[in-house]
Amino acid sequence: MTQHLLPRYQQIKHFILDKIERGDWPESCKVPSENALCQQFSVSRMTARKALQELTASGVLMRQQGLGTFVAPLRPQSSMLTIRNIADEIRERGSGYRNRLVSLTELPAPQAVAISLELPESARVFHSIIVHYENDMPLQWEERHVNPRFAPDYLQQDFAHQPPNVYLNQVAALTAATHMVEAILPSQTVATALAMEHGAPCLKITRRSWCRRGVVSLTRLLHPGNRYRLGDHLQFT
Amino acid sequence: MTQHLLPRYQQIKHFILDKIERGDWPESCKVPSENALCQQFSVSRMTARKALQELTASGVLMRQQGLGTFVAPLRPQSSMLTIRNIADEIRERGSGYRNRLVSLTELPAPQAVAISLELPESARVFHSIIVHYENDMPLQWEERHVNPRFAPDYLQQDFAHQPPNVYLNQVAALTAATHMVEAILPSQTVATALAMEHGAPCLKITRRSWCRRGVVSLTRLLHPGNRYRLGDHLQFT
DNA sequence: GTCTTTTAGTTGTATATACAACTATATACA
DNA sequence: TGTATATAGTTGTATATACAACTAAAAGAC
Repeated sequence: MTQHLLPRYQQIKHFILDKIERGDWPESCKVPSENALCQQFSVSRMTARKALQELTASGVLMRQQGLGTFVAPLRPQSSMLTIRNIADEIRERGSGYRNRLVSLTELPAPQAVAISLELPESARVFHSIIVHYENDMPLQWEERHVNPRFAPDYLQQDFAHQPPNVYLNQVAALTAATHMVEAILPSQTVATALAMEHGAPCLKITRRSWCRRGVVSLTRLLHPGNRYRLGDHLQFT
Repeated sequence: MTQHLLPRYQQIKHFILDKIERGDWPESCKVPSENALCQQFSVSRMTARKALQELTASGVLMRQQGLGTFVAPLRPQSSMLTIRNIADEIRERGSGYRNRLVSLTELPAPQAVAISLELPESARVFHSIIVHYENDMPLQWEERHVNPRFAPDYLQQDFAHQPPNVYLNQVAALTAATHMVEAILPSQTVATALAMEHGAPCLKITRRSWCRRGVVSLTRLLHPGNRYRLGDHLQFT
């Protein structure tokens, strides 16, 4: 009996996605040309081309005429809440950026954190608190719990010039994230650190970020309500 | 001299998009088959097919083998801040929904509103304020300025069972929207209407929504910070 | 050595063809 | 009438071919 087979262009797509998934073909890596895939898979050029085109349309690959096909950088599909480097964001506005490391330790995970990071209760996790400044005005309180499995050298990093998310993205490429946005009143500690007036509200973003093998970190971002807004653009088809 | 022409498959794409844009081919409308397009544009089937496939990949069309190609329903490309009907959202949670119409009038647009709606200053606009309840607990203060050009019968609507955005989407299909999220302290009026404790913060969403011909409405949504959160899921490719 | 031209390799566009897979309808048969 | 079958129309997959457009590097001219 003849077994059910995937179309050949689908097989080629899976072959390429598998290479990228395993890390064999990192970002910007050159992908075999149409003709190379023809020979390797014994298909016509149009079939190999279809695989490359569909992966390009879905944003996995990039192509340039005359040059070749390359692995595209990972990028969010949503326009909202892009995982951005706040240092870049501030510098793009032409403002000066600096940060202050408030705390960098290892501690047993509180119950809620352990659940979110999918770790056993009171497993040891890394914990950091950093305050980010725009022109000496505090703009963000970043409190982060990190799964040591994916970032074992977290405590040895220097976060003065490179915020944690840049480092984390290097050691464990982000594949997904969930966000929750709330309006809260800050604790006295946070209010002082962010130089907020008494009774002023905070915009709180809770982010849970994933790499392919699991939950990397749980982050709480607190911003002064009168100095920070979250923007978005929705495009309908 | 030979002028620069678009590729033929691009011309076919534009032809189809134009038909949809003008409303000639509404949602679920059948699109000419590959063979029909071949004859109409004097191209090979593969060329007509490429146009249909790209529009399918981008979500404009739907195809079913053996049946045909159809205009896909409009849908947001982003997973965040989907333009949802708050009535449905509340009912989906199994809670009871009702609303209270606070105000429904016509007034000269304040400067900021006129700019956002792209109208001359102090042009007359429609204005509504509605409070939405979940199980008799106020959850959202909706204040809306509407461009009369796109919704001339706005003042005659009954919003008791059908929130404004449903009506607006009927008379002027949404094509895009921008959002801004902030944390603020509510005015006394809003605080009372939302049954909030003194000094409690609000999550504020400002939405500017567009149809094809221009800006339809400007909306301010205020939620009690302790009873409302905004969720999102980001998927990377 | 420097500039220009050629060339090989790559992707982009387009045609022609063939058959497979699926859907709905029309037809033939019991 | 009801059921099975055939048929026309549609999209899906795949091949073979040709030429255009573009890139980078090699070859040639000065």
